[in-house]
Amino acid sequence: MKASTESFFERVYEVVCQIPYGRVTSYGAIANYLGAVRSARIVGYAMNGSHGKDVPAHRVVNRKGLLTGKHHFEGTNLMQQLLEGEGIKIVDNQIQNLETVFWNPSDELK
DNA sequence: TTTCTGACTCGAA
DNA sequence: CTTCGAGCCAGAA
Repeated sequence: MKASTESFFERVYEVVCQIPYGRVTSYGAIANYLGAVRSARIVGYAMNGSHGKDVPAHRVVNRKGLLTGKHHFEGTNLMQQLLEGEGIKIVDNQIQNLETVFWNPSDELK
């Protein structure tokens, strides 16, 4: 396993791929897990390159549970439908019961 | 090479 | 209460 050899993106992809079904996480949570709480933007930017990969970017939202990146998905509510398909309630592009479906990598993966 | 932007977050006024 | 600014890293022009 290469660690420092891989880019910041690869680490983000791994964490996102480890998100369990019916759960979501935030960019900051991933960044925090990677040790860069201030690099939350990079996580979001990394998702921009997640297209064509097995990275469930639809499970990643901002810390408010708002689907900020839904505009990057096909259609206008694809991201919402994907999350709803996992049992996650979304209203006005915002995840409901965020505390319930929130998945913290730093707490689960450690 | 430099400069800018970005699917973010936090702190301060 | 709301609004604004700064910081982080990486890729593209």
